[in-house]
Amino acid sequence: MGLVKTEIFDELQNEIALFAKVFGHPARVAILQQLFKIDACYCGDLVSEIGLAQPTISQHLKELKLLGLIKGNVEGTSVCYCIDTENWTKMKDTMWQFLNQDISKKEDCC
Amino acid sequence: MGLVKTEIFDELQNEIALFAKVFGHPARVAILQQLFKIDACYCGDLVSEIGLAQPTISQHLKELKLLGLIKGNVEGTSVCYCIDTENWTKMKDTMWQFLNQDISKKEDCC
DNA sequence: TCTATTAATCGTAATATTGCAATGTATTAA
DNA sequence: TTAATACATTGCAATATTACGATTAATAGA
Repeated sequence: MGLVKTEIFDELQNEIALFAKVFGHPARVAILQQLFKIDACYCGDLVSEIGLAQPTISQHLKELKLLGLIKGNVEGTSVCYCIDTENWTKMKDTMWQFLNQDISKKEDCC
Repeated sequence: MGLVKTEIFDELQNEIALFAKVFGHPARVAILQQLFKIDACYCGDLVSEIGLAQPTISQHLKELKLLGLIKGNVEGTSVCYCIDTENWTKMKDTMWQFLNQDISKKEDCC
């Protein structure tokens, strides 16, 4: 095993889990915070800002890019990364619907 | 390796990652949705609702409980689970601050 | 062209996660 | 007391993730 049974869950459940999983590592959280803080960010800046090796950062960037949350643009020998605002907003809506399920009518029943 | 370097990140980054990680599996998403949908939920109901074995569901419930997001109460031979509304609200605030970082002033720079 | 710079990719070791059969534990009912 | 029920725990196999050294690829400048 060690293999998620994706097929028994619906699309939304899998989508939420995929987004959440990418936020489930502090390095990726840190990368995203940095991309929000400064407008454009070079891969090398992230390597020195966060204390992980370059291949490791590169790998985390790849996962964020795969989900469409960031974009990368080659500028000479560097690569400039930034938030993909459109996709970020879509993701935010999905996650918010999950996080903000109506809690008001609930008592702590147990 | 295979070991997250927690110590190089700050408390907030690690906290966000921990919450996100628990949402990073569709079974846990499904469990939480179910707990929101019906007010009280017995472990056995979750096992039949979601299609995973009882020990597997039990394990996922344990992780949610460890983070304080759900509570479990023994009732006879059953255990009734529900959302811990207070902790859920706190978690929601933390995650929202991360998801809702100001995007308005950003152009897609790259 | 040659060299330096930057970042992606490959390969791999260490560790974590997922899922479940088997078993243990606690409670209820007979 | 015994049997049944509902869950938790244990142990383990399969797979995934994390991290990084070594290498490769692409571009810029001399």
